[in-house]
Amino acid sequence: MPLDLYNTLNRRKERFEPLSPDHVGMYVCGPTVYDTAHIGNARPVVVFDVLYRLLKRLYGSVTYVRNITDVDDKIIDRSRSSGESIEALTERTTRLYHADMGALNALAPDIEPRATHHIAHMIAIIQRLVDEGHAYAADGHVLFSVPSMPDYGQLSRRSVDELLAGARIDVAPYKRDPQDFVLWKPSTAEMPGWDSPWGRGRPGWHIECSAMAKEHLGVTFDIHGGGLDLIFPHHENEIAQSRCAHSGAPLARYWVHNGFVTVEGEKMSKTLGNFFTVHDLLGEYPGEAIRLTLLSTHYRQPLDFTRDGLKTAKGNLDRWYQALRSDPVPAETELPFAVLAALEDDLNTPLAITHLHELAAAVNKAHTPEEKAKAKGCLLAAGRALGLLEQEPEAWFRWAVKDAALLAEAEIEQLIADRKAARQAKDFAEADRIRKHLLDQGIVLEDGAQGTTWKRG
RNA sequence: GGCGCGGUGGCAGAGUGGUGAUGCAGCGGACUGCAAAUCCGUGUACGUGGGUUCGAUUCCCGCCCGUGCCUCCA
Repeated sequence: MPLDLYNTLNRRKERFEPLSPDHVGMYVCGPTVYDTAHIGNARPVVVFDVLYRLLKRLYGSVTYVRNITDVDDKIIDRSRSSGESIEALTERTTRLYHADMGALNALAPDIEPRATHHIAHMIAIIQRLVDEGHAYAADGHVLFSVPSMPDYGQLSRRSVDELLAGARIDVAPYKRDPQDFVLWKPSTAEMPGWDSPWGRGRPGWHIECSAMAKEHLGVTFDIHGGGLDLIFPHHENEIAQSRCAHSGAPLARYWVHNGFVTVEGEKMSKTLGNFFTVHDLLGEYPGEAIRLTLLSTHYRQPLDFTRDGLKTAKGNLDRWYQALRSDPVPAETELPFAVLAALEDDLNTPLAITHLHELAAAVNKAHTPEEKAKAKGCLLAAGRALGLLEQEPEAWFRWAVKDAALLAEAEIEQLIADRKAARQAKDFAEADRIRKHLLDQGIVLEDGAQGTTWKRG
């Protein structure tokens, strides 16, 4: 079962071959915990969750590492402006992040290292870089010397000259070269800081990932993922640090990047007021609908996140759960080949989703109970491969918008019974009145061969 | 200025050198007391100008339009 992945390093789809035939190591850049996760933060989480599930299926053993950046100037700034302590802020934000991503059915990574727990490892790498002549101390900072690495810029395909031509760099006076970037910077007394050979300070952004990846996955590992925007400078600098500290050994063999998210055609921004947080969206739509929306576009394509898209995704899930509803109870079967093939082709989730539609149609068209059960099992397996259809169908149809005034289920059942009696007495006006009454409260009735079922619209 | 990505039917969104996915929306039909759900049928597409080819939406070149990154934004 070959897996092909688009490797940013070579800008083409490549056959994936792990370093070890029965184990895969994957590192994905995680959140800086200073604010609530927005829909753009959720895309890589969901995309790499699908990849994680697929890798586990194909190789059995996977070590998935996703870090928590809990030391950063944005955190310091936020703490200062809000008055909340850094520790409380990062703890609270991390908890919320876990809850939000869990609601999107994202599995927890195997290891979730925190930057503040790896300061010693960062210092060790920096020391090594200084010793090897790839970094230098200046004015309380330690900087990586970009000119010391002849093939710097391979991932982002930028030459040193091009970078200089960009010329939007605000050159700090202590830099030997404008491209040099910070590995360590000094902290004032009230800032978080750690003792180091260069004085009390804190790490630069890029070094965190180098240290945590090395610690948990080794010098060279299989897959490194993240958002497209991280290619430069973050991943480029990560590669520079790690390779120069490890005698030139490659960092990751496959670099996988997801595309950006826009909202209703606009780039997300707080001034435009189109900043959707996952937490808020979860009050309006089930997590699986948000997840499906994120998977409905290929991961490398730009994704325009819209309310219409959410509505469509919710409708698709209604259709699939409807197919799974009622007897016979589905039992997950083997993953249908077409779905597996779609996922193995560079994670073609939109194509996999079309197969889910076909599988749902097969359930509805099945003639015998045996056929139906088998078809349901296939649909379920296909959904689960995408991290969808993980709920009981009845629970899905009872989901309600947050804070809605809900009609009690017992009351709904009573009204359905009343309507049944009216229908049996051929009092259709009364039956329709009850149905309308329920519809006005968001309850949709469906009269089937096995009786009347209801769902929240 | 540099590096990069994309333009597919009313909408969303795959894919392919030659039988025009899939879903939503629309239309017609079956089923239903009427609906809903489901099933059956149905129309509309590949930014633009060249080139390669027996044949291009698919490969190559130009152009137009949109868009991302260029030191800490996923």
